[in-house]
Amino acid sequence: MYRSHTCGQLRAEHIGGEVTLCGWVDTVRDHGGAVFVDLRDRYGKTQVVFGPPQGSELINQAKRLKSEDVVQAVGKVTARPEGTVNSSLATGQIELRASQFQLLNAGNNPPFTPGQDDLPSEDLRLKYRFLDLRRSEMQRTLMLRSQIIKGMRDYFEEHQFIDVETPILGRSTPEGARDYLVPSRVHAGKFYALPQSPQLYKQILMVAGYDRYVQVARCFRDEDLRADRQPEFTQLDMEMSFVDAEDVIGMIDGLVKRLAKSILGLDVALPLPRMTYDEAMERFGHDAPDLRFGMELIDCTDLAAESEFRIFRGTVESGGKVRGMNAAGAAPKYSRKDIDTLTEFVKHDFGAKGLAWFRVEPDGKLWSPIAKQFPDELLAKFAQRMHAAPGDLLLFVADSWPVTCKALYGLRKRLGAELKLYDPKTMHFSWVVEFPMFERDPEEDRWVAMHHPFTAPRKQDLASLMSDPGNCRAQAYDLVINGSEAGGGTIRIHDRQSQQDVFQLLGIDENSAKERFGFLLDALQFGAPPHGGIALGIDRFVMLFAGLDSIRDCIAFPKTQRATDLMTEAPGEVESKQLKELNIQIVRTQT
RNA sequence: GGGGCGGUAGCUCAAUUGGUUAGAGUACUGGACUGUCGAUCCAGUGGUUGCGGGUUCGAGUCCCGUCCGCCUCGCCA
Repeated sequence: MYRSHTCGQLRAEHIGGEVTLCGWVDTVRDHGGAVFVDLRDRYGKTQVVFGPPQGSELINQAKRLKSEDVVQAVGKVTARPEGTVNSSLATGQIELRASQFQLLNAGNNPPFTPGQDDLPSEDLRLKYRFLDLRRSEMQRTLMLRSQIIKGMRDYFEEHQFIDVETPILGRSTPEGARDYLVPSRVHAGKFYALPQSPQLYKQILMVAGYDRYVQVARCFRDEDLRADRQPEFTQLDMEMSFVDAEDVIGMIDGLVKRLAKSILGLDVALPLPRMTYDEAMERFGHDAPDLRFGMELIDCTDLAAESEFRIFRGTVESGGKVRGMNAAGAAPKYSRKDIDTLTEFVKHDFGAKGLAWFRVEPDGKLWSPIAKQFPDELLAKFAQRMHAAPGDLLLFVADSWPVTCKALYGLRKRLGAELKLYDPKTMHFSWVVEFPMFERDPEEDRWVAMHHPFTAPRKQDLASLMSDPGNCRAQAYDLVINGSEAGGGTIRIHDRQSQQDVFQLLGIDENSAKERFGFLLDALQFGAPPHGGIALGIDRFVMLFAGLDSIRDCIAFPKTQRATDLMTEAPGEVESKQLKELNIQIVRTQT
């Protein structure tokens, strides 16, 4: 045994004991006749003292210790002299009087040290991830992640779920995100695909009678990255038989309540609030609204129709919408120039044609460069509709329905943060339900599944599935935390005919349906129970529970925005022999 | 694929709107010091300003290209 205790363990009760500690040198304070070394491991820090009455040879060696050296120190636990107790350290009551120590390995002056006050740039942190992971903040996050996953596993085990592993090497499916492909050596020219989710396998498990399945599943999607998106990520994937949406939502409600309590000490009232997709789009312009603050979107299309203002009127006449929001009290905080910046933001980022705005004057009247083009009484109606009070800033976007949604969602998110409309520490959990079954892909002019092609419509929409797919709503539910989609699931189609209908709607003809999903259609034919489930994004869960802004800080070895690993330098080239075995030839395209 | 921000000493940053020999803190090296805990004090080393080209009497600063990191739109069933 290298050590008898950890560096976070020793307390006053250990005084007098002979112990051995191992750890990294955090700081060295050399006083000539005495040397103080803070020894660190993931449990904490302990001060090790080298000095009289011990021999000077020990001190001379201790003087040579440097940051990040790995050291084993043997000695007696002693009480710190009066006045030298360090109350900011858990072990601050005691110190280790070293009688001997051994340098297990040198730190060699690394590019940065875990204790330094200014965080190094992220590329450096990723390149030397082993140093970055020594930082206490990273260690706390990874421990939190471990606790969250354990909490999830315990919960589902208590509810009779069975953990079943599903394949990583599967087959590519036509719909959805871009697949990561793995070439087959045995079958020249053929490829496996890494799973975007274990969706079909878990449905098959339901058909097989494993009526409560759970898995911590790694998933892969070859799409562009974001602060909250990685090409490989981890889902808590679950599926249940003989359930409706209420049952699945109720099961996750219980999990959320328990995790909030055990991890954050929060009491969450159940059931979690819910709203439909249509309501979320109407009130917030987005399917994962941040409910930590108000500032909801307000539709003024009818009022805009009365105005002579060309942009408003024209938008209404061409079937668009005029919607706005009231940034209460924001007028003094936003200069003309600031508003120009917001205008550029909605134009550039969301394709809006512009941003109309009014300032509410002390007398309650609306002022704006465009106010002249509105009769006073119409302005009064706008003011009333927008619940305007002096000092408020009213912002309007006149555009197509989707553009007003996107632009005002972006604006609301931005202003919510800028105006500090919420405490970043608060947590808000809710559900968005009844998503559309399909949306129109304008490029290919066809229907695509909003969630996935195995989603069941609401019972009342079953009859109009083929005749009016655009208005069908799904038995779908997304868990939203602080404006982030933290998970999503559906009740699945469990009869073959409905599944074939949906495939047909999506333009998957009978032959290719049989070729790609024949096993599913078979399974649905031979005794499939009603079933449904959900997948929670574990990385995002950790990010939100830890109050972090980047998913990369919740993953031990994350990828950069260009999907590379700066430490291993993956992806890398392979030897031509490997390519030959796989029957693969690299085509170098010149630009 | 589009837009934006950034890259200067090992690290974190500064450098007067193009002007002398590119600075500071920290780390590092040497020295002093028996109670510090971000120890302190003294001295010192350390630079291809990401890379390539251009404009200019003169470029860290301006222009073009390129690489890398981050944010974002598109994309992400």
